Amino acid sequence: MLSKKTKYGIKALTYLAKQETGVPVSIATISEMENISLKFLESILLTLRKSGLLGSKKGKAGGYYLLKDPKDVKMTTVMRVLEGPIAMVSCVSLNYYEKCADCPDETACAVHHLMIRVRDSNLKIYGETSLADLISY
Amino acid sequence: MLSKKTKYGIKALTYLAKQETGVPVSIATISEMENISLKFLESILLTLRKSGLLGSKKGKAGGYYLLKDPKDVKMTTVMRVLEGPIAMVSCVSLNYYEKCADCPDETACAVHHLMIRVRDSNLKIYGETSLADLISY
DNA sequence: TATTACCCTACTAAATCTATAGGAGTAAAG
DNA sequence: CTTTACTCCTATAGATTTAGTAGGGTAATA
Repeated sequence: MLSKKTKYGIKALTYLAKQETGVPVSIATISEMENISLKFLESILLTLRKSGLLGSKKGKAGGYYLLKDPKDVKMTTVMRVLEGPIAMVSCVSLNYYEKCADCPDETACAVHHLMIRVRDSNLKIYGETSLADLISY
Repeated sequence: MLSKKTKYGIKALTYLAKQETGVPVSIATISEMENISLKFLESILLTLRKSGLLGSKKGKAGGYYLLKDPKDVKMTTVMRVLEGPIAMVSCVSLNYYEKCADCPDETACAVHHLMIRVRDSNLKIYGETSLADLISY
C-alpha cells in the first residue's frame, strides 16, 4: 500500500505544478485545498524541499514552489523521495541493493525473478510519467 | 516493500511445486530448505491452506501439498492471499474498492490515475505468471 | 516591531509486521 | 495401545513503521 505521506506529497506537488511558476504557496493553502493535516503536510513539504524538488520562501507571502518545470519532474524521483526504493525487495533494488539473508542463491530465487519484472514495469511507468502528465486530466 | 510473509509464502509454494504432486511435505522440511522460521512458516502455510491453495495431511508422514497443477496457480491469487490487494491505493482496487476520505473527485485525482496504471501493469505481470513459470529457472 | 510563514526536533498513539509459545488433535508405526 | 511425528489453532509480545501532534525557533516583510 502507498503511504499517506506519498499520497499527500504527490497531491501537494501536483497542486504546486498547477500554479504560476515561482509563486510561493503557503502550507495552509495546500492543506485546505487538498484536505491534508497541516502539520503532517509541513513535514512532507520539508522533505520535498530537502530532496531538491521544492524551493521555499520564508516570511510574509512565503511558501513553497516547484524548482523545475513540471514536465521535468519524473515520478521515479518523486516516488523514491517519498516512498523509498521502487523495488519491492532489496535484492532487486537498483539504488539500495542488499542481499537477502535467507537466500543462498539469488539467481535460483523465484521471488527475485518475479520482483525484477515488477520493478522494471513500475520503473517504466514512473519513468515515463511526469508531474505535467499528472495534471493534464 | 514485500512483507516477509509473502516472500516466505512464495518460496514455500515454489518448493512444493517442485515436488511430486500430492506428496505431503512437512513444515519442518520446508523451513530447513528455505531458511524460514518454523513457527512463522506454520502460520503462513495455514493461511495458504485456508485460502484453498494448499491441502494438508495430518499425523505421521503428513504435511502440505499443492492442490492444483503449478501452471494453474497464478501469482495474482498468491499475491492477493498473502500480501492483500494488488492496488496501492484502495480507490483503484478491483476487489477491495474504497473511496478516499480526502478526495472529493476521483477522476481529478493525480494519484488515482497514476496508481491505475501501476495496478494494471502489475496485474498483467501477476496474471501471466504462474508457479510453474517461477520454478523454471 | 508585529505579523506571517517556514524550520526543526521531539514525541506519541495506533497499526502492522514478525515472529514465538504452548497445547490440542490426528494418523501411522512399532 | 502407546509412542512418535506431524498438523491445527489461539494468543501474545517485541519491534518497527505510520500518521500524525506539539511547540518553540528563525527569517522575511510591511
